[in-house]
Amino acid sequence: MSDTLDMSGPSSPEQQRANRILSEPLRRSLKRSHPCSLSEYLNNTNRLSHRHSSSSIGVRGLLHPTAAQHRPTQPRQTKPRRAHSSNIDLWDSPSGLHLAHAAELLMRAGALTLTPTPRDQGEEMEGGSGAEGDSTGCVTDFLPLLGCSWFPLNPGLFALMAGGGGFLTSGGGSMGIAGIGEGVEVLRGESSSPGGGGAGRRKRKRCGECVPCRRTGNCEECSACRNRKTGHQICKYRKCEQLKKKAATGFEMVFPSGAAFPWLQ
DNA sequence: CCGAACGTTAGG
DNA sequence: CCTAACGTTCGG
Repeated sequence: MSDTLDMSGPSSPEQQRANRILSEPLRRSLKRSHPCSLSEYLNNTNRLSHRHSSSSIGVRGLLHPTAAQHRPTQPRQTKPRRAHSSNIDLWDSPSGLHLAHAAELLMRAGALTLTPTPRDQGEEMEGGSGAEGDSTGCVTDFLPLLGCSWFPLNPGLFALMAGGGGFLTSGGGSMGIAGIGEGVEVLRGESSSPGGGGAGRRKRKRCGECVPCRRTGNCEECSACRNRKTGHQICKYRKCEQLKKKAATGFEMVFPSGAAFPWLQ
């Protein structure tokens, strides 16, 4: 009577399933961490700087993409099925697009001067390829690039870009910017416009760490499971907590001090 | 506002 | 090519 007490047991079949599912191993695909796109960015940037040895058109050309790059504000359909990978593609990446926009804004404001120095082209980013790793490394890796004379991005802009791509804030985003100014408004408007947000439409990935992500096997009973054929959705109990939140397209976080750019003060 | 359906992307 | 699943749209 008392020794085999089942501790009130799972109060519902759902909990039973949950317990069973939780004991299952993590899926292989989730164990593989999402590659840090910034490392790719750095590598690509090096390659770009070689290819576009004629300096200024490198960035300028990218800032004014071809018609194919400019996704029309049409609702749907006309979009090419798959964006083929190319060098220019990195500017269409979640972070890259913002980078391009940010750079253009700076150019318009006269803050960005495209004056590459021989040092920029000759100096390989050895440190970048060697020190890449976790997201923290990405930040430090990126600093040499920021420091180069033709791309005077400040940390604020960097965080601004990262917010759009989300690769810096994926862990819960403890840092962000609010009230940057007109520039941000422009960026926000373009990147989050429904249907037309190229970078914003890129799929996010499951964090692989939250409880739902760690589950394997579908419940086969929730609406998502039942409508798998038409719904194309993952089981409700496996839906990543991060993905449940709305994609971070804006920059809503504020520093505790309330300052938009603490580092500028 | 919520859920279903659909389009699309991404990995195998 | 196939499957899984995210993002967006639409209807209730």
